[in-house]
Amino acid sequence: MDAGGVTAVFKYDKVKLITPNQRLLMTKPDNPLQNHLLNSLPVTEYERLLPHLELIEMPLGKVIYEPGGELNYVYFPSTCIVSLLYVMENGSSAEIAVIGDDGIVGVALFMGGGSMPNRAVVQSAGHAYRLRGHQLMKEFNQFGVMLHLLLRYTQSLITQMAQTAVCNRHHTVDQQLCRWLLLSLDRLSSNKLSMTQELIANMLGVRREGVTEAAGKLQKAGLITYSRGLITVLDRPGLEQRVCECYQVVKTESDRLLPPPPAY
Amino acid sequence: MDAGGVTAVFKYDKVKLITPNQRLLMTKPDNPLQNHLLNSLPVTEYERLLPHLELIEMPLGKVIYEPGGELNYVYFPSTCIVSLLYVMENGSSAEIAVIGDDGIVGVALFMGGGSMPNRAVVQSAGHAYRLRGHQLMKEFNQFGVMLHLLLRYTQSLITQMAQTAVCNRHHTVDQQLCRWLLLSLDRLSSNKLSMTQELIANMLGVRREGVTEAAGKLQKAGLITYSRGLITVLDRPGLEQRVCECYQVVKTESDRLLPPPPAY
DNA sequence: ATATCTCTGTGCTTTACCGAACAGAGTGGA
DNA sequence: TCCACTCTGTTCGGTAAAGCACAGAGATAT
Repeated sequence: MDAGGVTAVFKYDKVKLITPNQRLLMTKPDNPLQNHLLNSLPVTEYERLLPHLELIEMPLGKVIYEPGGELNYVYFPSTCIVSLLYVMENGSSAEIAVIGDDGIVGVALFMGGGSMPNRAVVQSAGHAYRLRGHQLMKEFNQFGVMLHLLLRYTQSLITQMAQTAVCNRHHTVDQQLCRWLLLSLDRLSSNKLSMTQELIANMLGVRREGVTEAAGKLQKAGLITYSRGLITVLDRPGLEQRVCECYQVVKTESDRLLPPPPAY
Repeated sequence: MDAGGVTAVFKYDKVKLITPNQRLLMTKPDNPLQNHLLNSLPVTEYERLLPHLELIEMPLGKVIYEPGGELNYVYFPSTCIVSLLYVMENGSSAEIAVIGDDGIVGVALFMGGGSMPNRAVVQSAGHAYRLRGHQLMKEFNQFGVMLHLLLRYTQSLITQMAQTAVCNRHHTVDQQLCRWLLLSLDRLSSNKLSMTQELIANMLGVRREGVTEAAGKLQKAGLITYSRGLITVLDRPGLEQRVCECYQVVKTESDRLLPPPPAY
């Protein structure tokens, strides 16, 4: 299952001599090694991990893992977004958290459970760095920077889940759509999202028509344009004005827990 | 703030010679050292921690920590239940997770964040073991059993939060009340819950009247009796039949992650 | 160029829940 | 014993969202 989407393998000798400094100066397409967790590692740890990282393609809809499934690999998204979602017995679903270049897919591995009762699926196509589970654990068990980074990231993930629960309880579809757009936008570096309303509805756990209606309002207000699976955000501040407090809580907390890597 | 509720201090020399084996044979009122995490520790770790544990009273409504507040202490509930809940700007609230004798209050400490953007409040009065934060960290940083136990517990907490999000999205108040009752019951060893409908409403993030109605149905069905803040569960299987899948997901996962301590 | 499919937009009815207002029942204090 | 208070039960609109049905617009294939 995991071998499916591999298209390009990141060659070690190609980047071996690139220092973190140089990396930061590069643009994304030329050097896609853009994952905040990886970039936050000190050089020693970073270079220890590098030979084991594979850059792989993450096509839209690809299932990274299923409930209870084994975690042979973990993924560090760079240009893709991965959703954790729970699919109910009756088929309806709800998003629990979204993971982008700020995080890692597969926290259950180092948390000790090995699996989680939900599904991880690519919500926005792009690339990610794949690492064998046991390689991550080797690094984790050094009880060094990696451990602390991963735990802090997990805490920010916890905050996101908690806030999702709150938001699902108290806020309107309109507000939730804004939150969802902003969270997704933060994890891409673009103002465009390739996403049908149907898919968004699955994420938010609402009807597709509900998304149509909410998106229609945003469109009328001139905040976004929507066209057959492509959302363009025109007025981000406008979205931030309409969103519920949940977005800011999640954002503030993840900024606090995971400050940008030092520009050494 | 933390010093407020202290009524009894667990004296080290009183229990020094009690083996885990003996502990297990004792009944709760005589020996309230009943927290699964603590009991799952090997004797060495257990005895290392023991002198630093204080048994303190946890009165209903006591706030253990506020959003962003410092974690000077962590708490291992024994006979009390603690709710994590988020209080919104407009004053309404929603429960994120519930912690009983299966867990620890204050995971943010060892996860590295130091605080969380939500409140922890005693939902059902009882007792808990209090431990200074730095003592826990000392043990955590041994990178031994304690670390792995705490991380596994945190993962089960994550599952609970995720499922709360799902449940808030898709299930009726009736179902959520059943889930809430069962989760609470599992964390007490009694069929009685001391809890007003008003409080339950705050936890579930619904109106008090909604709880009245849902509880009324359960009462008519003969599953519970309700009287001025005291719920008695008469037919637990009946509740399990009405509850949504969320309860089983959380229960199964926490049983998987935290098997009962070996009966040595 | 035509047929087909996907995606988006709209219009119903029904339902669950909210908000507010109020009544009675049990409890505890003066 | 009476009063005040807390807790529970009930009622009556109002509203957000679900469920269902369908129409049109844009893409894709043959």
